[in-house]
Amino acid sequence: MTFTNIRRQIASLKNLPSAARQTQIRERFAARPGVSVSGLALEFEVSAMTIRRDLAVLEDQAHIQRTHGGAVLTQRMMLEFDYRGRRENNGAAKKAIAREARKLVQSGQRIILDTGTTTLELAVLLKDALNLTVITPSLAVASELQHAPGVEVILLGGVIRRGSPDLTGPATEHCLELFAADLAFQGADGIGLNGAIYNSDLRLARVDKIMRRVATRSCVLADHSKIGQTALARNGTLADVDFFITNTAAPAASLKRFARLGPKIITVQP
Amino acid sequence: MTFTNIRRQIASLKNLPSAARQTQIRERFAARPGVSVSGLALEFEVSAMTIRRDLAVLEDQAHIQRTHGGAVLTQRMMLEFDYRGRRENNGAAKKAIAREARKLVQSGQRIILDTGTTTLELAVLLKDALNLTVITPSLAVASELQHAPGVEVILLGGVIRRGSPDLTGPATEHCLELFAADLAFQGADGIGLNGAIYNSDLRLARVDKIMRRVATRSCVLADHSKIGQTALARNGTLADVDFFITNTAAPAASLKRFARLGPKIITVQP
DNA sequence: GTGTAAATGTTATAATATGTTCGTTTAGCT
DNA sequence: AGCTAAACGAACATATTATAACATTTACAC
Repeated sequence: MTFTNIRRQIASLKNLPSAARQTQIRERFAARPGVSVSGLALEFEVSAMTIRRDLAVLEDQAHIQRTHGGAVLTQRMMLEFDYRGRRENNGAAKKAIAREARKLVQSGQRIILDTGTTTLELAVLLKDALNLTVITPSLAVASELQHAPGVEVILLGGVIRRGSPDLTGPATEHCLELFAADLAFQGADGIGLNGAIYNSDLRLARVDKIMRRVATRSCVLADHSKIGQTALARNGTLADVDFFITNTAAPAASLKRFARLGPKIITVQP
Repeated sequence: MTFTNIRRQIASLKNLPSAARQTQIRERFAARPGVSVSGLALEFEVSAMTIRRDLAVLEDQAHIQRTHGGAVLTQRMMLEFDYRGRRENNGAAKKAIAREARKLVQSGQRIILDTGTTTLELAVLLKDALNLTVITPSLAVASELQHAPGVEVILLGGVIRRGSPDLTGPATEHCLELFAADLAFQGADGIGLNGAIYNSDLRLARVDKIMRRVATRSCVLADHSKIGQTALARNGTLADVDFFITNTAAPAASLKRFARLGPKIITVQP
């Protein structure tokens, strides 16, 4: 393919994968209150049927409402909380760890979900839970679960960290003290070789400590890359938690040492 | 290999090492909302399978999501709420009222912003405030002010009402008790002719009552259409507030009666 | 060179997306 | 209301893409 052809593709929005096309359709609503099937078909150079199917998908996600000849925005408010584009590593391991953590959750429980990418993956898996109460300082978790019919979301109060979709500070700590939960899930920015648990933010560390106190049992989720790392603030040790879930790439020697501290160690294949 | 050969290779995007190709792919997202496997395979002159493997790697470490035919960016996270029904009436009046309310706010203050469309307009005007602390149960207000450099946002905790972008419940009430503020701004769903203030939600009414208690002074914002309306829950009367801001379309007789209750009445031209 | 590991290509099969046709429904018009 | 042209959606046919398993090439150390 020549360079000119590539440029033309970029400009003409041709040959986009379907999900990208659907995103583009959504963005059309920013400028106009409604879109037309025929117009979009011309613009993306696909058949009208394809556009209809795209609109059906978007309607299913409750973003838009179909009309004859096109679609309009549903009356809804979209709140954007941007988050710093931290690069996520070991996405597959985190997903696997979250799947294992999901098994610890039972209907009717009240659970605490900490801030973090791994706990966010767990939130995704909890969407179909029944009669669950989720207490969280993370706007991302709240966002993920807000439409889950079987889940009541309680957002902890607190200061919104700039550039980060979560709440911290003394208010969060006080607010957390109001609750009692069956199970707390926490991430970590580092797990020392002696079992110390580290956060990169002092305020998060304080919150994590309280989480464990108000929850009957607690569970730390961390992929193998965290083991041996330290960070700014130590919020406790693995001796304080009931479960530690990591992936099998974690060094066996460390896991043995951790097990002696008390928590049940669970490893998953990434 | 000669330097010239290397240059030619780079220019044609052929024979790139995998990491370099993946970086190139990431840069494609700057220009396009999504990439296609087939397009990239042609462009880099590698097989589609290689591109798929590249995308799998990128999915693990960057913020992209694989789709059929390619991948899309997954950068933004948004909280979406069903926009609870009623289209906004008297938008101009609400904006004017908010402009007047803005004048009551001074640098360095801690203020409480209630849930509601009028208070949300006020939040928009507070974006350029300096050294301000805003305490609110409204996710919409928090979203609006999260990037304001001179404003610290404290979100009250609580249950996320399904389809409503705000927090209520006992947790919100407890959380609110932790604070003291200089000034509270509240909306209202109705103002009785005798000065009673009404909310359409019982839990919101309880929260509003506490807001006035923890704030030194309070201010009710309501356009003229609310006067003479009643709603489910009475949260107090205008005798409890310090300012009442409405638009000039409000009946003069009612305003006179309200003034006798104590609050300073401010009217604005819509 | 030779061995080894990583990267890439190939193939077969399953899954998904798209286009087309056609009978039915809808919106807009007189 | 009744008419008409457009739009819809179901069903099928076709084309594209994904995945896994295996074969091949490349890169690099020795």
